[in-house]
Parts: sequence; C-alpha cells; structure tokens
Amino acid sequence: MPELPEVEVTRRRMAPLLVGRTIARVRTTRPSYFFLTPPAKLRRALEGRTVLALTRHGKYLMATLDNGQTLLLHLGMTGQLFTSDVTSPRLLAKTARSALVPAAQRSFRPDLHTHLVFEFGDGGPELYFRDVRKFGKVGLLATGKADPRIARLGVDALAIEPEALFAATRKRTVPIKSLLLDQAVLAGVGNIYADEALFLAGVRPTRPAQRLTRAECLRLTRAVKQVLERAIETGGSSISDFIGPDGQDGHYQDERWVYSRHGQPCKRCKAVIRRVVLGQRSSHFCPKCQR
DNA sequence: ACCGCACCCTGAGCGC
DNA sequence: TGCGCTCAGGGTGCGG
Repeated sequence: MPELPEVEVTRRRMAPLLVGRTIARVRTTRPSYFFLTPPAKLRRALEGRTVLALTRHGKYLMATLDNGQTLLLHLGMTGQLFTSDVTSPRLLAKTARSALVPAAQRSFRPDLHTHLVFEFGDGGPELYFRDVRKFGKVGLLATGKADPRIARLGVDALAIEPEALFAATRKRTVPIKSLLLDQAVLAGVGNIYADEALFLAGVRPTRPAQRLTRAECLRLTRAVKQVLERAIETGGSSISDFIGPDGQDGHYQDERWVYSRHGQPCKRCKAVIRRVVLGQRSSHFCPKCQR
C-alpha cells in the first residue's frame, strides 16, 4: 500500500524517533530476498552506528549512518515501520499471541513477519520493520558508487515539472496510467494516486501517453502534486495495511474520488465509476469526467 | 528503446 | 466451517 504519501508520513514521524540515536542491537529473521544485505552482515554493520538523517526519494527511505554508509528501506506492498509505542488495535489484534493474555493486546511483540528490530539501549522505544508479503527491502548501499535502484529513479513526484512530464510522454505508446507508475519517469506514484490524479486532471487512464496535449500534461502535473500533498496532510491511505509509526491510520481513503469505487456513482457527476486493467493493475475512472 | 508478462510472498474475502 | 479461487497499493527481470 505504501506510495509516496505513506512513505513521507512514515519518514516525518519516524525521523525524530531515529535520528541521533545509536543502534545497540539488531535482530532479524532468516535470510530471504527481503534482505538485500544478508541479515548477519546487516546486524554487524548496524550495531554501534548512530543515525544522522532519514531522507526519501520516491518510495525509498534512506538512513544516513555516522560511518558514511546508507541504509536503504523500501516498504513494498505490506511493509510497516513503527516503534514499540505503537497503539494500533488493528495491528495488536493481528499479532497478539493469545487472546487469553490481555497484555499481549496492549503492547506489540515481534511476530514471524517482523523482519528487523532495532534496540537502542537508551531506554527509549524499539523500532520494528514488519512486512507480511516480504515485497519490502532492506539493505546497505555500497559506499562510493551509485546504487542502481536509486540511480534508475526519475525526479521525485512532488517536484515534477510540466515540461518534463510532457517530454516524457512523447513517443510513449503506453497508457498514461502506466507512465505515471513508471518510477524512472517520476518516483513515488503508485496505483491509488495515479488513478486519483488522472481523475483530478480529467484524463482517462487508457489514453496513450503520446496523445496527451501540453495543456493536459500541465493539468496532470498539478493534479499529481495536489493529490500527493493532500494525502500527506491526511496521514496517507490506510486501505488495508498501512499504519503510521505511532499506529495511527491515515484518512485519505475517505476522500478518494475513484480508486476502488467501481460500480459506485462519481462524486462529481453521478456516472458509474468503471474499472479496467492496465499493465496488470486495476484502474478506476469516471467515464464522463475523464476523456 | 520499448512493451507485456511472469514472478517473488502471504492473507483477506468471496462463493459454494 | 472449510475449501478453493481471486485479488491486493511493490519492483525486477526476461523475451519478443
């Protein structure tokens, strides 16, 4: 679920709980493709390190360490980053070991999906990275050379300029929806906010990218920024898994125009919202408001 | 260079 | 209650 707004909300709330603290001990689960760096190596590299900064590009989080190394984090589809102060009933109900032990439902205990635990040894809250589907990623960036994953990314979606988007659409035959999801063009937009931005811009997701006019690219640029900024303000979308670092749900899902609203009336014109599949992703649009 | 597709994994929700 | 099926917001890598 996490797209740019959820990652940014996570970054803003997590930074004060992470920056300036020294990692005393790291616990991990078994090796899996979740770990870009093998867990044993990761533990050795992180223990004793102090976090200097937490930054974001697209959907990637990067923690700068005091030895110049960078820890890369990606939440994938079901990744959750939170601390032992978490109070989400949804999370606690899922991970409580036994309903017969009330204490287990009041505080989080790492379960089999909690792949990374930071203990700080300062008496403060621990940090957890939990990810059921393991599409998330954690690993150290090689120092001195650019990481291909990061190097591939286009400009962060919050900074996209109309002319750049217009240029990127030329000679591209893919549906505009697919282009918005291409992280090499602009980084951070996922399925929910692509559909929402296209609605706000009045552009149908199926349109071949190269057929968009300059004026439409300008509207789309504004729509992308508007929807992402509004989603950050409302704490992101908590449609299934996302929770903030303190366990708070986001509220953008209450404001969405089209995403997962197929069969329901358009909030603007009452036409029935439709759903089509583009690039193996479900896409939602209003047939009247979007041309 | 570009595009479509298979795949990585687990859980929720649905119809029967 | 339980089974089997479909679907899910992410990214990578392959072949055509």
